Amino acid sequence: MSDDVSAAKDHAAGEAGTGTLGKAIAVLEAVVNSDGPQRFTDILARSGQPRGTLHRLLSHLVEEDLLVQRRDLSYEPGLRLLTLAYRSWSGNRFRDVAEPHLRHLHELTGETVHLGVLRQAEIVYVDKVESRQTVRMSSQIGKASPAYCTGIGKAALSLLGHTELDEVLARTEFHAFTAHTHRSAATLLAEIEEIRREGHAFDREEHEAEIRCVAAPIAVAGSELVAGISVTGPAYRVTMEQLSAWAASVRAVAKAIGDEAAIRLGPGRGGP
Amino acid sequence: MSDDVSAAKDHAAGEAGTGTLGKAIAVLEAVVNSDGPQRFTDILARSGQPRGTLHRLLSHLVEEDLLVQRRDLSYEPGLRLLTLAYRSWSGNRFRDVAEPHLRHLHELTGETVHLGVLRQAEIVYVDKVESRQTVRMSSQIGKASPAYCTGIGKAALSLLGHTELDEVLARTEFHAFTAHTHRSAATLLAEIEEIRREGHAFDREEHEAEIRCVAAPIAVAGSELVAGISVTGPAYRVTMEQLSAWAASVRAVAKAIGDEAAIRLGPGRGGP
DNA sequence: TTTTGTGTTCCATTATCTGGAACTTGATTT
DNA sequence: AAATCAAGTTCCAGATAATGGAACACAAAA
Repeated sequence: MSDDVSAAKDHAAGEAGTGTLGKAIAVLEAVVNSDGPQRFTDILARSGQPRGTLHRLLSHLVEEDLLVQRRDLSYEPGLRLLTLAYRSWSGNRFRDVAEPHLRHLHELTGETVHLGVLRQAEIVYVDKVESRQTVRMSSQIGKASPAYCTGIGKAALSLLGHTELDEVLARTEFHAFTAHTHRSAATLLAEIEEIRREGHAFDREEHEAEIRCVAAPIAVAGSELVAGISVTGPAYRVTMEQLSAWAASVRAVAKAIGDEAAIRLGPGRGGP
Repeated sequence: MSDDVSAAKDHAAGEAGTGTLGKAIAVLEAVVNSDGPQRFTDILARSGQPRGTLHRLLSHLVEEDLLVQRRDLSYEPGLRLLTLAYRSWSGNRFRDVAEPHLRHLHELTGETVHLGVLRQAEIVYVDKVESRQTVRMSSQIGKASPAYCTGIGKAALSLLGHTELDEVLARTEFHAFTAHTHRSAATLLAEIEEIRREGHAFDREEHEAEIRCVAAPIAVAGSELVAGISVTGPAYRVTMEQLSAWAASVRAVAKAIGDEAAIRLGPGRGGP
């Protein structure tokens, strides 16, 4: 499992995957990633599967309650997905190790703290401790954001070796979310160099306007898990100076999580 | 789709499901529902699949990143499940309609408010607005609890017709979580009668000791969706009198959600 | 009535899954 | 060192389930 070159294949939408299961999951994802209920024809176009095949695939997904068919025949995500995810989230040992540390960091800063894990070229948020002052939507746990424009993402990338980093960059499309988003690998690589030296990364409103954060990478000894934590706040309340002042604490907490995880997670994979 | 008698088959652990996909999901669920990383042999015993078959099934699940294989060869849930669930949660229109109402109810009571949807004989929590005073673990979104011993569950059951209710009861195993948990269908049915008259249900420390709630069912016109909301609090802080005082508000908010959902969700299924 | 658009069903073909058995690999014991 | 055991992996002929083009129903629009 040292060379996942071949395993790290495509997950792009509409692409068929591993035999039958892959096709089914690709269809499921197509429905889940749309915003409304999807009619048969919509999915037919999006998935590229032949009619007969798609129809059977959908019936199976409905039978498994991964999808639900409404009375108007359109398809929506079913509840089973949520239940599966809840179980896998609440049984996640890495998250469990990190949680008290996240709380501590939250106490210290008063702002929202995130825990994210690198997956391909994306950061998946795995836990979150809300800002006291926030009134906004709850948990974005499970949300995936591009690594190149998020604090945790860039911090995580700074841990990668040459080959792995190149692979990520090859998959990255530099979409300009804001005026400050990196537009090319060149500037990103320069910043990653700096992050390696400093031990922490900033998000200077690169993913969302008016949102900043400081992040630090988490390395778990004896595991190929790459993760990170961040302290996030709105630009009007959190200055860059403030973030810099927090950086040392963020680094310290990240290290503490990594150390504890190395012990408690055993020598397995330390998996997400 | 009026008679889901045949569709409402087994989801029990270890049971194979629909052809290939069903088997794969059954194996996935077996791993997800265990607490630690599972070795091949563990899963072999739990799933009842033959060695060769199971091995291929697991490889496929790993290739799809629904599972991850650690260095010590054991299997854990992969991140893809979390991402899929996030997307399906954040795109859930019913939840979206309900959210502001939940907030309102939370403002009113100061205690935790839940939104749950009935699925088979269980309530799946779909949203939650935290108590101001809580310091406990965040979102149990996606958690499934038995219907017969939760406020929302009993409220939801009170909306069902004879046949449907009987089906649920047939699937229900009356486990005594606390001293107050219903121990048989008889007492439960009696209470459901009362809930039908009153329009709201209580959880008198039936699922968890020291935890009480008031709940009201949500019916969405033109949809077979059955759901409910509740206000929950610790027994030391929330008396039964207090809950009774809140009941009218809970009913009102439930009605408001149902009405708005009927309009905004269209005549489809009003999906989960 | 004809036409167009959707969703569903059929069924011969074939690819994929099936699963018992043989084969590694590594640790533990004799 | 050899033997034993346990855990995981691979193999392959046979059975099964997936495939997908085409025909079919049904409704709404022309």
